[in-house]
Amino acid sequence: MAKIGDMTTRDRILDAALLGFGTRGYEATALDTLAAELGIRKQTILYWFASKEALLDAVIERGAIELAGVFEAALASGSTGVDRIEAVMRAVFRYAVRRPQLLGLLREVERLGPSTASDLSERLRPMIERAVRNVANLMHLGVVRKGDPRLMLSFLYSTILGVATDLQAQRAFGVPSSPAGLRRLRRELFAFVRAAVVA
Amino acid sequence: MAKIGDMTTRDRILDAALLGFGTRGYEATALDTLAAELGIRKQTILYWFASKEALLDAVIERGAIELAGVFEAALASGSTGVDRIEAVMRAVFRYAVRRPQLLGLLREVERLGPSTASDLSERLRPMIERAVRNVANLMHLGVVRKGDPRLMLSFLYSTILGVATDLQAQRAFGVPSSPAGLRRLRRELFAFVRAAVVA
DNA sequence: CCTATTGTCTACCATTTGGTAGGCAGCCAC
DNA sequence: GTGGCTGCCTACCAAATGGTAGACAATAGG
Repeated sequence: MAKIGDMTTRDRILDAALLGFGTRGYEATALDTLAAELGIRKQTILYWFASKEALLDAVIERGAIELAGVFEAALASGSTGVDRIEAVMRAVFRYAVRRPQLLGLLREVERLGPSTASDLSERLRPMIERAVRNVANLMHLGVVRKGDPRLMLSFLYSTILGVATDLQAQRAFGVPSSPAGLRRLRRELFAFVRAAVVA
Repeated sequence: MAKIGDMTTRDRILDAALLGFGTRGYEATALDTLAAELGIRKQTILYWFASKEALLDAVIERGAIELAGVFEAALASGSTGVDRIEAVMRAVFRYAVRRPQLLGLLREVERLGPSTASDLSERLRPMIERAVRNVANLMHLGVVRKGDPRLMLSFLYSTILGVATDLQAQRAFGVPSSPAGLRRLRRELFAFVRAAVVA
């Protein structure tokens, strides 16, 4: 596995594919374009990944692992109650700012639907189920507004993913995001979410 | 303008294009596929619309007008305060349930970016500015939680668009949405939003 | 009845795209 | 050094895609 600039060709392809699929979309990203961006030939991509769909699967695979890691780390911080929810969102937000592509890919995969071989939602199910139990418990304790925990999580997911996607879109189209603006966005987003969630 | 089954060919094309672009995506929807779905030839589409992009523009144009109408009608109902916000969301929700494709298109256009000739966000700007002034006023009156009205609207937009997209995706992939489930979804969504918004 | 217009179709075309076949340089084990 | 393996490349290809050119039937107007 040759290294170029201290990074595997395979990983460089995965990075470019993540960016391309996440921002331009799967169908709109040609293997030739990806290769050109990397300064290699398309056939090199097809050497590392059997097909375009296999490449997508690999990108999703790596993304899922990375995202799961972010979640785990946030949960390990040991906060409780609503702070626990916020800790997770804070982690996701920080991650979204640093690597907006993955959130874009999440949305893209959502659109492509379950036809994708490596079904992302299936891979994330354990995480989701855990979160549902967590939220249900918080509702029971009277810390979180009562309701269907699954729906509440879905709303939280939509909100934060929407914001992240917006961020990514603006960035992709050249609108700069100043640190101050970002801080403000984060502050208001968390206030919004907290108000929506607390009992 | 010939009519087939009491509907213009042009309008039938627009409908099919809306559905296709909104669910499968712009690039992933071939003119041939669209034509096949309509039982016509691709050239008939190109007779009514100069190019694929012109077709997209027309779909957006019609969608923007329709959406603006929904907003206007909701605002004309004459409610005030937070109820006014909820009235708009209720109207959008009802619309999203009846025609989920348009919301899907909204997201798709968002992804395609401002490169699209007929810039949707530009066409909706008056509506947005009006909403911003409205929310700012409600904040000033102490009815709505204080903050940046633009950001709050952006969060609301993300949440409801996310939910609508989810709905559309599930429907597109065959998951039925029972009336009871929909009512529950609506109830909880509005509770969520209301909690997030009220001061 | 003729002519012009309208709406749709058949016949092509150039380009793009994902993918196959196979060559070739470098490196490593022996 | 030589045989095989690894990583990347050149040369193609078949299918799909957006689009052009132009034929043809129906309809409407005078």
